[in-house]
Amino acid sequence: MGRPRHTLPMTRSIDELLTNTVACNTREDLERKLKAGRPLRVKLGVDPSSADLHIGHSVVLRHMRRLQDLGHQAVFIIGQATAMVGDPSGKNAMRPQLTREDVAANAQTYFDQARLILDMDAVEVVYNSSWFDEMGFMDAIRLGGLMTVARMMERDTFEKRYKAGEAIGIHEFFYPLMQGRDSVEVKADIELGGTDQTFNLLVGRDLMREAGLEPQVCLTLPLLRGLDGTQKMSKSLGNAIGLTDPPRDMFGKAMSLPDELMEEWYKLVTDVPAADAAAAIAASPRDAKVDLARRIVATYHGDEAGASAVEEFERIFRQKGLPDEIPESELPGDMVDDDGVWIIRVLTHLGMAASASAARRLVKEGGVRVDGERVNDEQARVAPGTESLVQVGKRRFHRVTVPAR
RNA sequence: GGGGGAAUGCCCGAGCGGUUAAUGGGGACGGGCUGUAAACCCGUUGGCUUUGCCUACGUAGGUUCGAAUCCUACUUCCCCCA
Repeated sequence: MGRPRHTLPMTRSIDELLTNTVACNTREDLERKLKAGRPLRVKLGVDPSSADLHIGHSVVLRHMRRLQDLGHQAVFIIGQATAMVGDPSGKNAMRPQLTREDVAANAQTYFDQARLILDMDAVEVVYNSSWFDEMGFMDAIRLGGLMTVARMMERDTFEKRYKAGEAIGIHEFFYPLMQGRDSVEVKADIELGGTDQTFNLLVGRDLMREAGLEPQVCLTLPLLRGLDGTQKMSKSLGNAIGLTDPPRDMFGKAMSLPDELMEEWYKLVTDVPAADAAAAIAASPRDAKVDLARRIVATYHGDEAGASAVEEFERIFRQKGLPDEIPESELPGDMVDDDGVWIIRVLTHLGMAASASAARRLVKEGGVRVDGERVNDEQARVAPGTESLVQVGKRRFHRVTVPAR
């Protein structure tokens, strides 16, 4: 990670700064700031209420890395204060205030993951509670006076929710204002965010101007669509690849990506030039996806892990072989009687089925194998004094020892 | 302050006194097929050692032979008027 810093001219190419960006407000401002020749302060807000990063987050982080490599200063705002409001772009209830300890712990987890992409040692970290805690009610009123309802309602999520008859809390109006205030406090030159942040970022420009500062440049990046192929990647939607997912999972999930998204993913999560990616996809969609998946694993787990993930995947799915690591466990003796253990019990005990009913269904559907043999009888038992390989579906394996009586 | 609506299974959403664990999507899971955990096709999707039993339609009661469906109260949410 420790690349030499300040070796590239900060002004090298404005186009490089704009790689993958959807919008830049405004290009003129950006050019002017670059001309000054000083490192620019690049702000990124961190939501400390959840700390699990996925490769959707990596789009913005990768961009931050590019800016770091050009010699600019990354500034992370830990949104301790904003976390209690909750970004209106998501779900909307008032969230409980996180304790200082929670926030610190989540921030640390965030950094540990962001380190996979960024040079974290060179990042300036600021908690926005350090100024919001000092603000009184009157200050908040004054802040509120800088915005109008009409402008606030321009924001499409508010507009949609309002028209749909959904509740909008007054406090939610403060979220963009608070985020904008952060920009004033840290004197941001650039703020990065996904396209869903556009409104919030622009409020920062207004508030900076209001405070007599040069407005920040807002760079928005595309939202990576998740594994379902439609919605933006998000952990709660279950369509995400986590930065800390184990290699096998990362690879498999990437392989389940709909073909149509390959080009987009190549562009946003790898460094492969667009033309090369397009050519590879055209030549062989399957090979291109294997390559994409391998690159993703390699980015977070190293080249070796990438290579072995490919190998393992081929083995399991093309040759119907076994994975490298299979969890093993031994059933407690009191589960065993003379005939062994009922297969349904085995499955639920190992967590391979959510309930006995679910286990029965799996058997009925032909999804259960013991030592490679399909189990068709719901009453089947696993004999005592044996070690068996239990398999559910194509990719869940467990080696289980049934003790003798 | 007044008036009107709504709360259903993981999610969305039908049902509006009487087959029925409750139509239909989505998701998830299983099977088939394959170029992959893509696409496509088929199936499953409350619990329980399951020819049956139990628990379910915001909460608590009530009416009824019988309620998710009717009544009352409560809770939460939304809309309109002021």
